[in-house]
Formats: sequence, structure tokens, C-alpha cells
Amino acid sequence: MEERSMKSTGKEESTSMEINKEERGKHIEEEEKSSMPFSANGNSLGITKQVTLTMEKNTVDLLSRRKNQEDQLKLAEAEMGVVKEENERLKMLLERTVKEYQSLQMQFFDILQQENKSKDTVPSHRQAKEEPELVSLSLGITSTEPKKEDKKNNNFSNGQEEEKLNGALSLGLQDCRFEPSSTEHVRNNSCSNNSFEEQKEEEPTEIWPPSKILKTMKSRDEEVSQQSQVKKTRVSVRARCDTPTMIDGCQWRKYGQKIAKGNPCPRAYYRCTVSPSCPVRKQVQRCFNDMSILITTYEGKHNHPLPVSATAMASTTSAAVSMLQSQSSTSLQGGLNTSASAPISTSSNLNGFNFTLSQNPSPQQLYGLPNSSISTLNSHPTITLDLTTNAPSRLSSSFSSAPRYPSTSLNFSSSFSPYSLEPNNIFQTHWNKGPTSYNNHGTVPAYNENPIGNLNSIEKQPFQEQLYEPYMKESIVAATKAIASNPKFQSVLAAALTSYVGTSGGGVKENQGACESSSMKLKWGESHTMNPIYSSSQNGIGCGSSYLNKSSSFNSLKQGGLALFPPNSLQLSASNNCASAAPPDNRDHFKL
DNA sequence: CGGCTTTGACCAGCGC
DNA sequence: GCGCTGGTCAAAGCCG
Repeated sequence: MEERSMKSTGKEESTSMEINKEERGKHIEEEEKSSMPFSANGNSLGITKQVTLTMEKNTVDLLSRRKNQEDQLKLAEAEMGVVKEENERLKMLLERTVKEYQSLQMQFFDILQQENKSKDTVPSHRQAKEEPELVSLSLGITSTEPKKEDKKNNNFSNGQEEEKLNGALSLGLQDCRFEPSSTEHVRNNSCSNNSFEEQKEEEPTEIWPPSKILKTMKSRDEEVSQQSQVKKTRVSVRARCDTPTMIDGCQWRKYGQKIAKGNPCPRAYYRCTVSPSCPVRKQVQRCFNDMSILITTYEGKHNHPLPVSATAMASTTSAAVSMLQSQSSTSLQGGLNTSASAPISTSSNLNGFNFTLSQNPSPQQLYGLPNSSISTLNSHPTITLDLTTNAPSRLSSSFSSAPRYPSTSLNFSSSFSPYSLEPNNIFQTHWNKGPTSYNNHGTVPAYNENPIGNLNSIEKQPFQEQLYEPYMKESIVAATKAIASNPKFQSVLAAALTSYVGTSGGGVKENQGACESSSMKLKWGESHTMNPIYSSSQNGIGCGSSYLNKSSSFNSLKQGGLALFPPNSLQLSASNNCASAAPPDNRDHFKL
């Protein structure tokens, strides 16, 4: 534009100069006229006029072009303004859409969580049917909804008696009960432990065809004896964890990832790299229903010395496996109907606490782990260690189905003081608080992460211990009986408790040093002493812990800097006297 | 450059 | 036998 204007200006100037030339020429011509009367005056005059006209035309054209260009410029500017406005409008729209999306997402998750709570009662039973063997250790604290509880109680008023007839081993020290699952709930839910089951099958709307159920029922007895012993036993740990993988003290190398059926969350496969020949594998997968839950399934036994921080989980899994194997063998020996071989049956269903222990499950009953899942391959006996806080819904599941395999459910949730020793907090502290704990690392590798948690960030779980307190003594008595009756259970309980203590303590000792260890002790101790209202739950803890205190292995753990529990918190009251109930012969089960 | 992760391909088991 | 699914392998890419 500027160049054009420049050019046009130049032309104008040249034009004016030419005009001047014309004038001068006119004067010259007039002079020539006077001096030279007979020259070619006529021709020169015509040419001059044509030049003048041409110049004028050019000038007009230039001016008109200039006007057009200015108009175009204005138009372009106007268009740009319109586009800018539209841009801003779109931006606003985008922002609004994003906000709406986020709000809707939040609502969606809320609804999902609510639905999960209500659904969890159903699908758990599915697992037990197809799962060859299932031992569930539920260490999460639970808050049971009154409605569910009432419904549960109504439906299974006879459940306690049924439990006595069952061979399942169920221990619940919280407001949760493991109840025989209904026949139609053969399969587990998606948050499943070991197999991370299909989401579709978790849907409450899904009902198995009767034929399928019958088929499953028929074939169950035949499969029991064959499968459970042959296949590798797995230990599944469900815990709330923000990190990609649970920090268990071992070194893992990821060797594969796959989208499992029914769960959009990919399942990652890790193998132990502490020793090249170590056969231990683990699978890690997010629970589809609750993305905060990380399901880790361990398989195999380490053939090498483990770091201190890794011994806890290894001990837990090992003990659970041994317990499961023992259960399966017992069930095989004892037969389906008789309890003669192991006439141990303890049931204590209290308000807020359920403690049942029974053996030789009848084929008609099954203790399903409400949040557990069945492997579609039905090839691996699985032990589920449930460290989530979703136990309530799981525990509100209903009795019903006939267990094909011995299933053991251990639930200690309420036995831990939620404020000070609540297991979920502990695990979250070490495994779940990844973002806070591992910020220094930037990322969280899949191996040997520092299991130290930010104790200051321990969340105070809603606690209903007051409700349980009046019933605690009774439940503890039942627990005492159960523990005294089943050595394997003792070992599992011990290992589970050890895992809490050991994992945290070991990790502290190994990776962080005494400084944080001491702070952890202080934290737990303080919270414990400052919440006398939870004395009952402390007793619950003490029940297991006091026994542990007498075990050599636990003592060794304590000596190893793992004595994180204040002595009082781990001691049973004399009235409960859990420790005395535990047979000394079973102490060796803690040696893992 | 070595170790780890990613990811598609491959294999085996199981059900129909 | 075929298809589905879980589990593993291994080449390529990434990262410190």
C-alpha cells in the first residue's frame, strides 16, 4: 500500500512536472508561432492534448485504486475484528464447556462411588463359586450403611448358623461380615483382586442363566480337588494407592501390559528383579469402579533374601498362601458335610463386628469376598488382602451360595484404631500417598521405592468406633476362639499385622533413617493415646498384636526397628486375654 | 550407553 | 477347529 501510494505520488509529481513542461512548451510554441508562422503547430498541439488526457485518466485511476485499497483494508480490519470477537466467544464457550464437563465428571464419579457401595454387596459372591480357593484378608475400615445392615441382617438371620456349618473361615472385626454368597452371584466384581474381573459381570443387572449356574454348581465339586492344589496360589492386595504401583520393597521390572477384559484400565505385569532367577511375578491394575484402588496380585515365592522393607508383604503373602493351602487340604479331608475333622466353628456377629470362623465348608455355601473377583480362567487360587476402605459394602453382601472351595475371609478393619493405627492409613501412608511421599522422586518407578509416607498427611477416616465399642469385647472373645482354633489363621493374621508394621518400619529403617521413623512412632503413639475412645479397637489390635508380641518373628521385627506400636496399644487387656488363647505351638507360623 | 518402558506380536489354555 | 483371553516375549523407543 505504501509503495503504491509512493508510486502514485511519484506519478502525480511527474504529471505535474509534465504539465509544467506543457505550459513551458506552450510558451515556446507561441514564441515559435510568432517567429515561425508556417511550422507544424497543429500536430504538436494535438499530441499535447492527448498526453494531457491520458495523464488525467491515469490520475483518476490511481485515485480510484487507492480508494479501493483503503476500502479493502477497512474491510479486512472489520473482518479481523469479527474473527477476534468470534474467537473470544469460542474461548468463552470452551471454558464453559470444560467447566461443565468437570462438574459432570465429578457428579459422575460421585454417582459411581455411590453405586459401587450399593453394588459391592452382590458381586463378591460370584467369586467364591468359581474361585477355587479364596482367602480374603480385609484390613480396611468400613462404615456400614444402616439400611444395608438391616437388610443384611434380615436376609441372613440364619446366616450365622449357616456359617457354623460352613467350612469357610471368616474373620471380621469391624462393621462388616463375610457372608455366604448367593448362588446367582457366582462371579466377582470388577475391582477384583486377583483376576481383575470383567466389568460386565459385575453389573448387578447381569444375571446368570439358570443353566449356567447349575452347570457351575455341578462341576464345582469335581473341580475343587483338582484345581486348587495344582495351580499356583496368588495373593491379591487391594489398596488405595495413587502411585502406579504399590511400594512393597521389592524391585520389579515391568515386562508387559495388557488390557484385560472388562476393565479399561491396563493390567501391568512385573517380575521380581532382585534375583534374575526369581520366579515371583506381580500384576498391577486399577480398579475400574474406583480408580483410587490399586489391585496388586503376587504370584510365586522369592528364592532370594529380601530387603527388610519387602519382608512384610512377602510374609503376608506367604502366610496367606500356606493358610489357603491348609484350608484346601482340610476341606478335602474333612469332606463336605462333616465338621469332625475340624469341628471349629465360631461365629460372632456383633453390631459393627463380625467374627466367624468355620472350617469344612459345605458345598452349598461359599464365602465370597464381596469386592473380590473370579479369574475367568479359574486357574489360580487367590488370596485377597483387602486394604481399601470399601469394606462396608462388601461386608453387607448376603449369604447364599454354595461354596465350592474353602474360602477364607479375614477382616481386621475395626480392630485397628482408625486414627492412630488404621490400616488403611498405614498403607496409604506407605503406598498410597505416593504423590506426597515421592514428590522428591519426580516419578515413581516400579521398583524399590521408598515406602515412607507422609505421616502428616494421614487422613482421618470417618470413624464409627463408638458404635462398636460396646460390642468389642464380645467380638474379641470370638476372635480369641478363632485364633486359638486355627493356627493358619494366626499366621495370616500375624503376617498381615506384620506387614503393616514391617512395611512401614522396614521402609523407614531402610530408606529414610531413624529420624522419620521416630516421627512415625510419635505420630502413632500420640494418636493412640489421645483417642482413648478407641480403646476397644486397640484391644482388637492388641488381640492380634499381643499374640504377635509373643512370637519370635514379631519380636525380631520389633528389634529391627519396627516397633512402631506403643506397647500399650498392642497389648490385650487382661480380660480379653487373646494372647493366652493363642497356642504357643503356632508361633512358628510367623516365621516366614 | 545401559536400563527401563512401551507395545505389538506370539503362544497357550479354555470354551464353544 | 476356531475364537477369545491371559500371559509372555522382544524390538523399538525413551530417559538419565
